[in-house]
Amino acid sequence: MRYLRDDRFVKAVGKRVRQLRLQRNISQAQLAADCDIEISQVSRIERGVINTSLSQINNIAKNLKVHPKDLLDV
Amino acid sequence: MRYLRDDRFVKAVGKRVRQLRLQRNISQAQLAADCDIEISQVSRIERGVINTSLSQINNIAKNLKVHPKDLLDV
DNA sequence: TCAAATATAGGCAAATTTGCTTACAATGTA
DNA sequence: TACATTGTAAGCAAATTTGCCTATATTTGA
Repeated sequence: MRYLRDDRFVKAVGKRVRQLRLQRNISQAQLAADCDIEISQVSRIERGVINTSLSQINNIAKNLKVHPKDLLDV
Repeated sequence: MRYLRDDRFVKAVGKRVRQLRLQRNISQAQLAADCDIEISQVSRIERGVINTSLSQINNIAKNLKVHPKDLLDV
C-alpha cells in the first residue's frame, strides 16, 4: 500500500502550530488539555512525525483561536 | 479509544474540494489520476465520509492549483 | 547546582484511513 | 431506448494515527 506522507508539508504545519502556541505562551500540556488530546500527540504533530487529520487541525486551530486555514499558511 | 472526527468540518472541506474541482471542470477520475489516488478516495473525501490527512489535502490542493489553505477556507 | 517544568521518545492496542477491487446507481447523450 | 460517463457504495488487507502509558532528555528558575 502506498501511503502518502509529505514530510515537508507535515513538518511545516507542525512548525506553524508551535509558532502559534508559543505566541500564546502556552505549553504543549496546556494545548493538549484544551484540545482534549494527548501531550505526546501535540509533540508528534509539532515535530511533524505524523500526518494528522483534518479534524485534529480544526480542533487545534479552535483552541489556538485561529482559523483552521491559518495552520496551513506555510 | 476516542477518535476525533468533526463531521461538520470534514463535510465542509469535502464540499469545498468538489466546488473547486467542478470549477475546473474535471471529473473525480481525472482528479484522482492527477493526485495518484483512488477515485473512491476522492469520492469519500468529497462526501466527507473520511477525515483525511494533511498530506492528502496538500496533494489535492496542488492538483487543483490552489494553496492548501484554500481547501480549508470553509 | 538542584529541582521542577517542559518536551521528546517509544511501545502497545484499538480505530481509522487508504489502495484495490467489484458492483451498482445516476446522469447525460446519441 | 441504449450506451457511455460519472459518481456512490462496500468489503478486505495493510499502513498509519491515536490514546494511554512510562521513561528519558532538555530547559527553566530559584
